[in-house]
Formats: sequence, structure tokens, C-alpha cells
Amino acid sequence: MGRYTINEIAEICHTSPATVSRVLNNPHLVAEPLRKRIRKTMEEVGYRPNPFASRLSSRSGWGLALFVFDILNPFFALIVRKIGHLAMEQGIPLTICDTENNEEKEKMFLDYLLDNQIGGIIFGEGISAGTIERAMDSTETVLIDRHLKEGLVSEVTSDNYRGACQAVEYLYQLSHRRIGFIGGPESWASVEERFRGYRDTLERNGIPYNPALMFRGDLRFESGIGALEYFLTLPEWPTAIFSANDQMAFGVLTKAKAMGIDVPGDISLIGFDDIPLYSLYSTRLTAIQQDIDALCENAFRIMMEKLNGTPEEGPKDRVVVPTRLKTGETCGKCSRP
Amino acid sequence: MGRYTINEIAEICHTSPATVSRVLNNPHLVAEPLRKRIRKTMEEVGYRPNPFASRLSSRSGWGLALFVFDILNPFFALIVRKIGHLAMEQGIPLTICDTENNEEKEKMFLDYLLDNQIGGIIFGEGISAGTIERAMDSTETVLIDRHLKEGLVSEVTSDNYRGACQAVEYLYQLSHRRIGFIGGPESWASVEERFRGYRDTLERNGIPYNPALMFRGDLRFESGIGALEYFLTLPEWPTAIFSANDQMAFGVLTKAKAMGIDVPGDISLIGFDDIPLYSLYSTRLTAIQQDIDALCENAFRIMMEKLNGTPEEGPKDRVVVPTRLKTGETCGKCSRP
DNA sequence: AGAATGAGTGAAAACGCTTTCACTATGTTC
DNA sequence: GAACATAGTGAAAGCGTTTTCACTCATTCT
Repeated sequence: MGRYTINEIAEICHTSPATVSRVLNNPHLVAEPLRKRIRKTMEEVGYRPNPFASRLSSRSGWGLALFVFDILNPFFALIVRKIGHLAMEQGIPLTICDTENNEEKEKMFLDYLLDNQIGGIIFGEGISAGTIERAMDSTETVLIDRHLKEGLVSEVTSDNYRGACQAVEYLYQLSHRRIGFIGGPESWASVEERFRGYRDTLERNGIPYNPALMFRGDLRFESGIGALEYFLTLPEWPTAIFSANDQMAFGVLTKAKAMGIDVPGDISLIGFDDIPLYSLYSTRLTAIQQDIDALCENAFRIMMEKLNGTPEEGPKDRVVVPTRLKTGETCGKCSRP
Repeated sequence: MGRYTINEIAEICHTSPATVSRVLNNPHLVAEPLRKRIRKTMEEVGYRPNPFASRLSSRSGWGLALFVFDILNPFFALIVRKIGHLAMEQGIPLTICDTENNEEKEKMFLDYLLDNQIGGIIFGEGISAGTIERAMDSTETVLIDRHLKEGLVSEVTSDNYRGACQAVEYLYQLSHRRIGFIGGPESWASVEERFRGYRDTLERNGIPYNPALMFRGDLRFESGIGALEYFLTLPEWPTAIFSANDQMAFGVLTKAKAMGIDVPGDISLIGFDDIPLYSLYSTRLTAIQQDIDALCENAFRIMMEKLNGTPEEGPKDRVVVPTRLKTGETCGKCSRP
């Protein structure tokens, strides 16, 4: 525990508490030799500033929070893990808010955080716009893999559009022409981007967009199953399916196996995310890989800049992280007309 | 944000800050009418105490932390979620520490938490004894699904021993006599309990324990695969397998399917945990179900009692939560001698 | 009746830090 | 050489609570 106080350090060094405080917060205001002496003493006695006193005095917020809508989803679990480590390295407490896709819970978490003068909040995809906007009024915010009104918020996203293009382009190269798409709720901007990428790439290759080949899921495993069932009711089955995330892709895969449909023999399948956990499955999924570490590092860096830096109100940062194609065993040359 | 201060409330109510503070912390010390008036005013102006001032003044720690060794494991993710909500309901910040099974990281997290005067720490299974003991010296600790030296720490565990007995008893009822067991590292006490339950139940039924039927895994999916491979090298295959957790059981299941071995036709399989997430798989696993909610609620309750209650140093609490058998599709009547 | 008890309250001193202000040496500028 | 910056430092006043201590009335006990 923080045994020593700033006063004791001051006494030992024959200086004043004010100066000691300065070497902590504005080192350049203290002359070199004195600064070194104070630093050394702190080191020796193992001085730790009392965070409560410091916050009370400076009236600034403390700590970060991370909102995710489903911690059981490995994509978010990885984000939680990564941000958790980044925060710890900087000595910043991180509160995880798992909203379970429930606006009521979002509100409770947010109220509670604002009461406690949180320093900043990082929001993941799937959190309602209302909650984010309310947070923005009172604290620093960064969005990770989530898009809100242009230019208003700092956000870090994968290049969802380009990623989707890569996926469809790849299937096109494999001679697929009837490509199904499994999307998500319209409110998820990042997933809508993938849809745009899908549609544009088709059209760029001279294939008109066919709404019958678009199935809206909810990004969960089960909707993958539903999607495949739907596609099989079509007079002409798609020869390939692009799923907006891995979980649904695995729904497709599982259902296909259960029905004796061969992947990629009968249908090719490509996912989005490339979650390492899914190596559990006996079949390695081909997918567009998101660089989760880069996503988190950028979001965290921007947050730190906001917390430390001058509160200049310029245009908000916007970082786009590239994706890459990770080939697995679920895509093959098209075998049907 | 906490706009009003205790002084302003006092002024409005024509009383002193001391009295206002008392209605917050020791309401019984304030006479009824005055107390009501103060409460009403707080309500009206939306008073929120400043947590920093409060902690600074009372010199007590703040917030809780939860250590888990792998947040990608759904069993722990569920614990994180549940404890997260319990904490939020009580208005207590919760820091998640995902140690990734790495003692170095445990140490960093702990140092950091102690520096920041954490109020209490809840440890999950898989955290090293050294870390826990160090924490116990400086802050309140509760163990969840983790056993340490008898009587020293408060702990909440599933009835691992009884659960294992249930599993083996069930297989025995189905006429299985050659039952394999997939265990975990010896250092995981909860898993060792399952082993004890396995062995004792066999012997109670007149079946001598056969070390060849015991395989030590690491609780990960991959070791399930390894376990099955090992069992198949035996001159006589087991007719049933009891896995100390679901993940390894799914390893077995996946490998069995890949090899064309029928479950439960050729081999029956029972797991431990019963994680809902695994409903993903097309086959519903038979498993011993742990009551995660009860585990978390008890652990949290004990922690709250420690934080609020008198610091009496009696024997530590020890809560054991019962398990139940959840039948799926992976166990059947024994078909081989 | 006088003393002793106890409930209810307020004044004031912490808690450990930040920050403003004033002050003293040093340069720097015409 | 007077007027003025500028760097470096300390004194002291907060920040919003909690907590100790002392005080005032009632009430109860001899």
C-alpha cells in the first residue's frame, strides 16, 4: 500500500510537498538536480501516490471502461483481454461492462460510471447510439469496430468494406457467380459495410445484386443454421456463401455437415473475423482476418491522447485497420454452373 | 457528475456536513425527522457522493477485482459476466484481470491493484497460490471454484467430488465397467476432487482403480483429442469416458467423429461444466452441470460481508454448491463386455 | 434536588494531493 | 544601470468527505 506520503518525501529531501508533486506531474518545472534527488528517494522508499487524494484534488476522472455487448463472443473476449492488458500496463483501472445486448443494462452501467467520474469509455460494436451519445457529453469516448455519425467520435474500425471486397473477389476468382451473403442487423454499421463491399464487388464484376441471396442474421451461430436452411429453399442454391462473421459461418458449416452437404465440395464458405478459438472445429474456416490487436492498440492510444493531451476540439480521429484473407479449407473452385 | 457537495446539502437543510455524512454512513445516529429532510433534499438535487473524497477520508480501499486465467474459456467468461453484474448492481467497480495462465501477468496485476488500494479480490481457478497468498496479506480475498489451504481462505466451490460421483454412478447404471477418466493438472484442486470422486465411486462399486484408464490433460480442447488417441492405444478400449471438463469432452467428441467412432454407440461420454455455449455443437453433450450463478452469488455475498461486516477473524467461510446431471445425447447403455 | 447518563448535533481537524500565488534569484533588453 | 522577464521554489488554500471531540438538552438514577 502507499505507505509514504508526498509530505514525507518532501521532508526527507528538504523541500516542499509542492515540489514533489511537481516532479510527479510537471517534471520540467523542477530543476534537474533536485528532481533527481526526489526521484531517487521515491524509488528508495517505494513511494506510491494515493490515487484518491490525487483525483480529489485535481477533480479529474479516473479509470477506463469498456462496453461490449456479449463477452461470450470470442471476438469481444479477445478485445477485453487486449484492452485489459494495455490498461494495466499504463496502471489504469479498467471496468468491463458486458451489456448482454440489453439497453437497460447499458443505462445502468453508464449511470454508475458517470457517478463515479470515469475517465473515459471505449465502446464496442452493438452498443446503442443513445448510450454512446450520452457518454460523449460527460466523458472521453472512443469507438472500436463501431461507426457512429461521421466525424463526431473517435473511432477505430477494421476495413470492413475492403475486407468484404477481398472475400467476394476471392470467391469470384474461384469461378463462383452465385454468391450468398449472410448479414447482420442494419444497425450494426460495421456489418453493413461488409454488405456494401459484397454488393459493390459483385456489381463491379458484372453480377447484378440479387436480394434473394442476401439473408439477414443476428450474428449468432443459430442464424448460420437458419441462413443455410433458407438458401436451400432457393430454386438455385448459391455455390458459395460469404458470412459477415465467423459464428454464423460455423452455423452453416455445422448444419451442412449434419445434412450431408460437403463444404467446399458442394458449397464454398468464407467467414469474417478469423477467431483463433474456432480452430477447435475439425475444419479450418477460410475467413477475412481482423487484426484485433491493432484495433485495440489504436483505440487505446487515441484514448490516452485524449486523456493526457490538450483538450483541442478538432476533427475526431478515425483509424482504419486493414484486413487480410486467411485461407482455410472451406473454399474451393466452383463445381456447378 | 456529482455536482452537489455534502456542504451544500447541509446548508440547504440548515444543518452541518457532519450530520449529512452521518445519514449516509450511520443513519441511526441521526434523528428521524432531520434524517428524512436530508434524504429528501439529496433526492431532489440528485446528490451523488464523491467517491474519491470518501475513500481518501476513510482510508478504505475501493472496488473489486476478479482474476481469471483465461477469459476465452466460456466457463470463465460466464463468471466474468455474472460477477460484473453483481458488482454493478452494488455500485462497485470491477476490474477484470485475465492472467492468460501467466504468473508474470498475475504479479503485474496484483502489484497494480495493491498500489491502487483495491478493496477486495476474487480469484478463479488457475491462479497460483503465491499470488493469492500475497493478496491475502493486503486485501480481502474470496476464491471461486478454487481450493487453497483448508480454512485459511473463504472459498466457494461446486461439489466437485459429489459431481464426479454422480457422473460415474450414472455410467455404472448404464452397465459401463471400463470407464476412462480425463483429468487436469494436479495443481487444480477442483479438478483433483473430480478425480477422487471418480476413483472412489469405482471402488465403491467393486471396480479397482486402473491407472491406465486415467489420462491427464490440460483442460483444453486439444487434450481431449490426445486423450482419445491414448485410450485407443489400450488393448481394451474403455466403454465410457468421463472428462473433467466440457472442453476436453468436446475434443474427444470431435476426434471420435473424425475417426468414425460412434458416440454413444461405441463409447459413451460425459463432461463436466455444462456450458450453454456448446449447444453450438450438433450433439448435445451429457455433463455434470455447475451452477455458475450460485457460485458467483455466494462468492460475491461473502465478499460483501467481508467488506461491510466487522473484521472478525473467525474460521473462513466455505460454501459448496451442488451439481446436477444434465443428460444429453452422448451416453448410452454399454454394448461391449 | 443533584448527579449521572445518553441521544442528537456541530466545529474542526484530518486524509494526501494539486494548484495558485508570491517571492527570490538570475538572466535579458534597451 | 534601470526595467523587465523568467526559472525555480515554498506557503497555504483548497478538493469533499469522515471522524473525533465537545457541547446541549432531556431523561433517569440516587
